Amino acid sequence: MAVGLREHALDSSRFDILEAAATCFMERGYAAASIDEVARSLGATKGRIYHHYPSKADLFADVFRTGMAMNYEALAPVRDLPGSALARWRRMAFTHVMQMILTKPFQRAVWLGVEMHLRGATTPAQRSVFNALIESRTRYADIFRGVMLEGRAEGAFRFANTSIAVQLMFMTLNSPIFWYSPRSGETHADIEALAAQVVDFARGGLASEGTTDA
Amino acid sequence: MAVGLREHALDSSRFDILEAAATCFMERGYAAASIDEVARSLGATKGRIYHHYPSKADLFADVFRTGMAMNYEALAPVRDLPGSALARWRRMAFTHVMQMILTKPFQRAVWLGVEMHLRGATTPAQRSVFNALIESRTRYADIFRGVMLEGRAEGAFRFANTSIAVQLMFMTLNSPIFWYSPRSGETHADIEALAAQVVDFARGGLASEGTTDA
DNA sequence: GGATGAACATACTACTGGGTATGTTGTCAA
DNA sequence: TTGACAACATACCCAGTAGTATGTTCATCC
Repeated sequence: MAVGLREHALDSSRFDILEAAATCFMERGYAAASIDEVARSLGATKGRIYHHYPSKADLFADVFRTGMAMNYEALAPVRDLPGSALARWRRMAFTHVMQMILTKPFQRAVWLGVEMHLRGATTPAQRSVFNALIESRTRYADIFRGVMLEGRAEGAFRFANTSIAVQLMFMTLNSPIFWYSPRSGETHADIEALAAQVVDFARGGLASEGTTDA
Repeated sequence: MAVGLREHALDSSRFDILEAAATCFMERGYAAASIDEVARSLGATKGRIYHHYPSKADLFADVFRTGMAMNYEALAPVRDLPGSALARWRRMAFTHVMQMILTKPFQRAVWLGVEMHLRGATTPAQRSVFNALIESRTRYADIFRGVMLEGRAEGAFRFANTSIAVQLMFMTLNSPIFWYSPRSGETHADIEALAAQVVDFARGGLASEGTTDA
């Protein structure tokens, strides 16, 4: 999509594989998605994929990496704009949600990767590669964490436990990767309205005071 | 746990299988979890499982069904108590979150089942069984939907699109099945405090007005 | 224009895992 | 006591799949 992605998706053939793989991983999950199926969806055979990737795990890792690269690229233009912490958070959150919707297959792969890492479903050899990807994702989350803390200092947010708040916020912002599916005749404005409602929910969640009323 | 579950988990041997299966499905996902592994974690072999269940899909369906049965049972005592819609919603949501935490393996299986259904990863034969389970889960969600609409009429909630609001709320309330893990020395009060923060986040999300400020 | 290598396809191996067929053990009723 | 059946264990079959080894084609460069 942008030039920066060429760093990992050197040629278009590799990127076609990445897109097909992301879709298959999304539709079947990591274990059930087969290399043959990815190849079939490309009108090709395994040979093509194993020519570019040494293993299924490496292919998946590249999908993960590409997904995170897309997120960083999308966030870059908005993360250091001026304004209140709340205004900055809102722009970042909106950008993130739009990213979840527009690159859903890749983001589902990122989700799968985090899940796999949490349950330790990786071989020791792949562990180091995975750790770097997870760390990339953690740093991305920390960007939001910083703005959230500023927002709390400003009085815009009122969450108690920061780690839980980060979890809940990303759970909300990421949720379209599970329930969003494009409608026929849907305009870009429709998608933006949808993303806005998601952002509003997350904002209300972060701003909610504790249980003080009945 | 309660007598009502005996309807589906007739004897303790079956329930042991269910618990082991739920844990394996949680740790590996549906496809990667093997019947042999479930049996191994019980100190048994496949024979025991295939004596009670005709197929892997049927075993999974029973885990799903048991998880939903647990949810209905937990919700029953609190769903028709008096009070404002907000107060009733809060009790229901809190109960739900506690349920997610305390029966996590089963709830992860329910999540997996919904995901599999959404991407159509079921054979036509299993489809009818699955449809009944999904419908059970939809009716459960509709209980919450009703209280949410009452709460909006009362002015406690301000969400725009109801379906999206239900999605976002359940995403928040269910999220502990992904990030919660018991700490050593954790008390029941600790868990309740954690659940309370989740409920507060969801409440704030449902109460958040739209983007009217900068 | 021939060699070389990238970019695949084809054919094959090894292994895992769902499912089945059959054997074994304990229990309980007649 | 014995037959019958539940509750498993054991042994086996077979389809699917990750990975490999090798063949084929086409462009490019000397």
